[in-house]
Order: sequence, then C-alpha cells, then structure tokens
Amino acid sequence: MQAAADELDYHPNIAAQSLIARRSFLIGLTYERPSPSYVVELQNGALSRLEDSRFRLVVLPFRDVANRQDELGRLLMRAGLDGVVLAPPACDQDALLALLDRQKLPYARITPHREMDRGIVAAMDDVAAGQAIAAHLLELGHRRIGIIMGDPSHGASSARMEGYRRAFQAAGVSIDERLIVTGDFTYDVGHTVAAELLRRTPRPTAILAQNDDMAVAAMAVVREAGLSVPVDISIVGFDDSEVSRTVWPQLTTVRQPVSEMAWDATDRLIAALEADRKNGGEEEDAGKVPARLRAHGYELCVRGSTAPPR
Amino acid sequence: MQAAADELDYHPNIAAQSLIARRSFLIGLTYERPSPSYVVELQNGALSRLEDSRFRLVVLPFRDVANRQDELGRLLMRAGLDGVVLAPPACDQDALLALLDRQKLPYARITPHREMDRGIVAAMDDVAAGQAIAAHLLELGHRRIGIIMGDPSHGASSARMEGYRRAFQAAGVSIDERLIVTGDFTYDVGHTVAAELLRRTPRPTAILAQNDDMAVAAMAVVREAGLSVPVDISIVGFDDSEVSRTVWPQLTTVRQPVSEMAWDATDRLIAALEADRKNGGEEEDAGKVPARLRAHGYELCVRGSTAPPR
DNA sequence: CGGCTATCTCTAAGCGCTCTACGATTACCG
DNA sequence: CGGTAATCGTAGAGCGCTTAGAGATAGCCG
Repeated sequence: MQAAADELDYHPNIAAQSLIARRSFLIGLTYERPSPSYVVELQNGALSRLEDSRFRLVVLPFRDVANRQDELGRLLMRAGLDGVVLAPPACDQDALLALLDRQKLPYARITPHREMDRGIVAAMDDVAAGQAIAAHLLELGHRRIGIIMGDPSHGASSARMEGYRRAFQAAGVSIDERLIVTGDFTYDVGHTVAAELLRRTPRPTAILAQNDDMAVAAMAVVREAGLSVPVDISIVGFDDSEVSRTVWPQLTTVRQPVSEMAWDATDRLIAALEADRKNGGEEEDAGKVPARLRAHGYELCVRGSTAPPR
Repeated sequence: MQAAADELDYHPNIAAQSLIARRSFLIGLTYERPSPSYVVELQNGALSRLEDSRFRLVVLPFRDVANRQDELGRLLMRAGLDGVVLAPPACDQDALLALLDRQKLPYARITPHREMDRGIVAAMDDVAAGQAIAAHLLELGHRRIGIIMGDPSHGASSARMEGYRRAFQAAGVSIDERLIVTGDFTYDVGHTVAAELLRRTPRPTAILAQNDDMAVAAMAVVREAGLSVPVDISIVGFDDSEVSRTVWPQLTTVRQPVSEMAWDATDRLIAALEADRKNGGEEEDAGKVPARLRAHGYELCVRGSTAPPR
C-alpha cells in the first residue's frame, strides 16, 4: 500500500482531508520575541512532542501583544489552527483568552501568572525560584544587590521580584529601591540598564537579573568597566538557558524547564484535542481531561558567576 | 464588512479555501538543528518576510537529513506546503531535490554548495569569507593555527576550509594537518575537539572555528586551561551570530547574512508561487522569474578575540 | 435449497467555500 | 414604448477526500 503510493507519487490532498475532518493538524505557538534562547527552548519542547505525530507547528511571533490582543486573536483564528500554545506574555492577556474561549479555539498556557484555571496550564513557581536565587546571593553575604527587572508586561517579572523580596525579608535585609532598574529581557536593553546600575554609588556587589540574556549583558558591562565577575561583582540570571553555560564564567542561575513545559503544554493540548474529538460536540465530558494545571519544578544552578563579596 | 465579520465571529474555513485555491498558504522551513543561533536567524528572516502576508511558517527540523532524504521528502509532501525553504544541509541533498522536482513542490535553497542552478538560491561565497577570516589571523602574525571544522555533511565545511587553504597559500604558510579537528557546529562537540587541539604541542596560537558556537566553546576550553583570549590564543568564529557579540571578549568573526538570505529566499519563493499561479499550468513562462540565484555578501567583523601572537 | 444475516464493494452525498453562469431586474437608447 | 445592454443577485457546480449507506455477493442454518 505504502509502496504503491510511493510509486504513483500519490499524496492525499491535505486541504480536502482537513475540510472533512474539520481539523488542520496545525498547532500554533505564539510568543513575543523576548530572548532568542527562550524561544529556541520553547520551540524545541513543542517540536519534540510533535515529532511523528501528524501535527505540525506553526510559529507565530507577535510584537506588542498586550496592546494588540484583538489583532493577535484574529491572526490566530485566521491561521486555521487546531489549537495554540501561548507563551508569555500572551498567556496572561484576558481579552485574548476571552476571544479564544468565545471562538472555541483550544489553548495551552505556559507559565501564566493569573487566571490559573483557564485552559491547559504548564506552570512554574516563579516566586519560589526568585526567592531561591536571591537567597543564594544573600547567603554568600551580599547586601547591596542590584536588580534588573524584565518586561513589566510579563507576569514573571513581578512574580520573580516578589520572590526576591521574600528572600530579602527572610534574611532581614531591606531592598534598596534605587538599585532596581527595568529591562525587557533582551541583551541590548539589559546592557543599557546594567550600565546605569554600575554608576550607582556605592556600587552593588551583586546583580540579580531576571533572565540570562540580561545577566550576560550585565557581565559585559562589568567587564567593560574593567571589573571582574565574580571577584568584584557577582551576577545571577534566570532560566538556565543555553548562554548561561556558554559564557565564561558560567552563570549561576535558576533552571526554568521551558522545554519540558512546552512539551507538556503541547502534549496535553493534543490530548484535549483528541478527547473532544471523540466526545463529539457533547459538552465537557468533565473528569476525563487529566489535570488542567501541572506544576514544573525549578532548580538552582550554582556556577562560576557568584562568589562572596570581597 | 470587517466589523460585521467581527461581530458575528465569522471566520472563513481555511481548509475549504485551501481546497479550492489549491494552496495552503503554508511555507515550510526545514533545517537540521545545528546551532540554535543559526536557527533563530533563519527563522527571523523567513518570518519577517511572512509577516502580514497570509502565508504562515511551519518549522520542520529534521535530524540526519543526509541519510533520511526520502523520509524528509515524504514529510514535506505530507505537510501540504505551498513551498519549502531548505537550509543546509538539506539544500544540498540530490535525492531530496529530485523528489521535490518530481512532485513539483517549489523550493528555495539557502547557501547551497552544489547544483547551484536548481531552484531558487540565496548564496554566499563561503570560500571567500573563509579566506578573509583566515587572512586576518595570518596578517596578525599567527602561524600555528588550529582549525575546527564543522559537520562534514554540510557543504559549507569544505568550502570554508578551501577558503582557509587559499589564505594560507597566499601567505606562503603551510597548513599543519594535525591541527585540524572536526566538530559538528554544536557547542558541546566543539568543546570536546577544541580541548584536543589545546593538547597538541606546541600549542596553536590561534583557532579558526567554522562557526561561532564552536568558537565560543573553544574560548571556554582556553579559559579552563587557565589561558586568556586573545592574549595567549586568538579565536575566530564564523556567522556573526548573536553569541559572538554576547561573549566576552566579543568574537572576531565573519558575518554571514543568514537572516537576509532567509528573507530573500522566502521572498523569491513566494514570488515564484504567485507567478506560476497567474500563468496557471502553462509551463515556465521563462524569463519572468527574476533571478534564480542571488549572491549575498559577507563581512569581516574584527572584535576583541584576536590579537597578534605574543 | 430458500431465507436470513454477515461481509464486501461501490456509489453518492457532503465537508465549506469560491466562482461561474444564468435568469432577473433595471437602465438606456433608438 | 420596445429592444438591447449592462448590472445585480443567486443558485449550483465542483475542489478532493471520507464515509455512510445502498446494493450485491457470499455464508449459514433450518
């Protein structure tokens, strides 16, 4: 059969199959291009689930999600997807979720920070992870710690900050608000704001960056100032993305299992798709869908970019 | 009209449209996951062309392309694409190209190194670029130069090597074959083979890596050996990918306009799609198709990772 | 050996849309 | 005022496939 098909070069028309099956076997992945390393992991996770599965992955990066929710929604609807995986910050946009609900386009959300009961959710405790990484610096003896925030439109930014606060509080150290600067998860902006941080006097002895790209940018700034990491300044990141192991010294960071979460989100999205295919239109054969929310663990990765202050 | 559509939440069925239009508005992008940074640039280039264009991008990474050409071919056919962009090494697989030709699936190739007249081609002169970067090291006075090759299944590897040879020849320096090691464009393998290189005696004073990821790996190895870049050893990469500016010191490399090439390949692929849509089945309204092959320039980026040998 | 059910083949409907073609309506000119 | 042309609206065919169901063939038991 397969042999015959090969010889005749016959390939069924996918459009016709989709039309009748009422599904396209397309899964969308939408994200706002924050950090390349994050995107790569996200895709790899989703792709590894989709491998030999009939489903294909359509990548839908989108800029300025928060202010163009309707536009993104329309884009997603027009793309003819069977389901969509929403990475931050799209996963936290109320209007977008409302639209998808209304249009009955199934979705899975990766590390949302609100409305945790909507759709399929792959979550991680950003607060606890933030607390862990901040605690590491505090335990080393750092007290003047600069903080580089991520994009405020990402729920992760405030969650991680909350974790930092808890760690400081637990250590009885107060946060110096003047040592907090805001980036957007990119290297370039991270570089700019890290430079500001270094001009503060007295200079911080450590820097908490909310992702690895900004942490690496901070490392560059420190070097450019003729200082050394970790001797003069300790630096930590967040995510444990590829760069964190690529830079020298390797970055102390906290592992966010992006790829696993993407795999998981995609996996359960597909499961849900298959499920309500069987149940036909019959509303919510509730109870069958395993868990709507799954929590993934973080992991502190202590490497070469941190040391006690001198 | 649009307003009415929005209110009624009406979205035309894409499958039905595809069926009748005989096209899916899906463009595939296939690559073998060599270096994350390369993949990101590739995607960004293609995506920036596709933005607001009805076409969507399906990413189709594939392992071991060279030995599974038929499988990849079948995957591509089954994906119901309108056209496909082939990155290395898929762009150089004869059997795959033959299959696509036979099945009449239009394709664009990024930096192929053979059969340059097949399909749409976005090319770069890897030989000249390799020569330029090698010449840079030679001009600085380096004579014992280690070479880290990329994956042999990529045409780029031998082309770049050929460029190195020409530079050495022009400088009247002979290549020490024992200083050539073979990686596969990834950081990890690059790390392993760079370590081998450092054990050679006398030690090389410079390293020519065939991409940035392996160059960065070599930098790590040098550091681990207690040596400094560029004081003890100069290192150059290839690609000018994001990491090359992210590491410290920044990497001397040669810019490969991956993103532009991906944009260009996608652009001309779509143009070809639109064109033979107008001409209907009428075979090859030859002459209309602009250029089948477009050459893109390289650019030597001298940064902090190179210095004269001491 | 006839009547019933089980198995198989094959035809035809229909998925949701686009576009052609035809009839109807209106406008216009002789 | 009749005839032709232009415009409008709409009904229906068809895109390529799947699948339900009709019809035909074979198998089984009384």
